[in-house]
Amino acid sequence: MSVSASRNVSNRRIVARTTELPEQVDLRRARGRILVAALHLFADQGYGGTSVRDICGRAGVQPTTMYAHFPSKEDVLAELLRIGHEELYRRLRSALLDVEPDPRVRLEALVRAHVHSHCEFPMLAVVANAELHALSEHKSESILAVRQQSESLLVDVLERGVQCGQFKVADMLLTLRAISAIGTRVAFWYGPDCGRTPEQIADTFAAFAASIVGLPPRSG
Amino acid sequence: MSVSASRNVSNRRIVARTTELPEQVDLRRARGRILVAALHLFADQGYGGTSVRDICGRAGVQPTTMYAHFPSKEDVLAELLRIGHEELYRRLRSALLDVEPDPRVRLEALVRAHVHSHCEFPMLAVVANAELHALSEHKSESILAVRQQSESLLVDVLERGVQCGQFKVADMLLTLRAISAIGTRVAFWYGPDCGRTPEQIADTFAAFAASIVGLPPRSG
DNA sequence: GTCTATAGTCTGATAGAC
DNA sequence: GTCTATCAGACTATAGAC
Repeated sequence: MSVSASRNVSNRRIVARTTELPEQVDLRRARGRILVAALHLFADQGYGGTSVRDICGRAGVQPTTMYAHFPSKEDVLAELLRIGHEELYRRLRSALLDVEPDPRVRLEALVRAHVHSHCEFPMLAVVANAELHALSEHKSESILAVRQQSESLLVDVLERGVQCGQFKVADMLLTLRAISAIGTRVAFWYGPDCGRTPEQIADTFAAFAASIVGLPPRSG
Repeated sequence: MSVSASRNVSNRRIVARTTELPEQVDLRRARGRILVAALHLFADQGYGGTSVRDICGRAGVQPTTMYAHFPSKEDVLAELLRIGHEELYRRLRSALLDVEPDPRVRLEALVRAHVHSHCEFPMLAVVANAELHALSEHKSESILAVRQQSESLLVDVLERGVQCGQFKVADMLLTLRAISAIGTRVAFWYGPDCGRTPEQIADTFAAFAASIVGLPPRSG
């Protein structure tokens, strides 16, 4: 597939249409339908651009039903952000448990898990990244803590690689920001029609991360 | 400066407070004050989270005055998006004109210009990247065309580097997405207190881009 | 160009029946 | 848990004076 054919020429900020939620959410029940509807609309239109009636209309319930499950519209967002951040952290940590303690292998595992998570749950990732600001400071505290934990996983791997003399990292913060950015943006442009499988993207971006920390390309 | 000390632990989606606009905007006139006020608020709260009263209150004018200068709130956003996208394109193209036609030099020049533009006008970049979806499809057409032009500058440099045998690019789209992502995200985390100058960030990220396309580190 | 005042609609959230 | 009906306030945008 050519480059231009798969470039996003719409003004939508997310390409994918996948609305699935990672946790066991019963779509036959009102709570689950509300969460999925809100996820879709927040990803598409933003929190401020989505009304309670929009959410309830899409979920097929009345506003009263939403308020029976969530104290406010803001709490619906908070729940989505919690699910999104915790799912990513769970996957990143799990990826590290699955592999040997070699820094290169661990770096690649983190990047691959990041990519796979964002390809599988793009809307959740977009909302997590683009709508956190809509939450009050108090309600965002616990979510920010999870984000910090996820970031620390990458920092730890980078620092270990430097200690071993395996990585060349001149600036830890900038290296962290660059590698995170590559993975984060996947959620915004990935779609089933982009011509690449999540596996291919994960492979490629893991190699990019390795090259950023000064590793030579893998043979083969 | 340590990594943790400069990591953003607030839920704000932009760290910087710089609201300057690149074009000659007269802040003594209502139109300019409205644009700057809207830029600040859209960056902070999003388009949907900002009311006309918010904008006018911050600009020190009445809503009627805003409607004398712009047909609607949406047109204020459209003007900011136009300014932001055109300024970035202007800088990217200008960066290419300033350097010799060597692919490595041109790739580094593009990344450096991207970084500098986002450090200088972070709010404009955040709004351009995060609020385009709030625009109607019709009004976003011309803006998307400018974005496509900017992207094409990078694609052309990458393709030239591959033709010369200087770059190793296995997947053009993924390389484009990765290098763009690194620069784009700068607008969200850069602040004067991050402990790095725009020059340092530009140097580092230009080197990352070079390593992504398979170039060896510059000597020295 | 800027103001006061307001139209008409939509907003988040709630009362109370079942 | 879900409904109908509705509150009080905020919303975008406009009318008309100066």
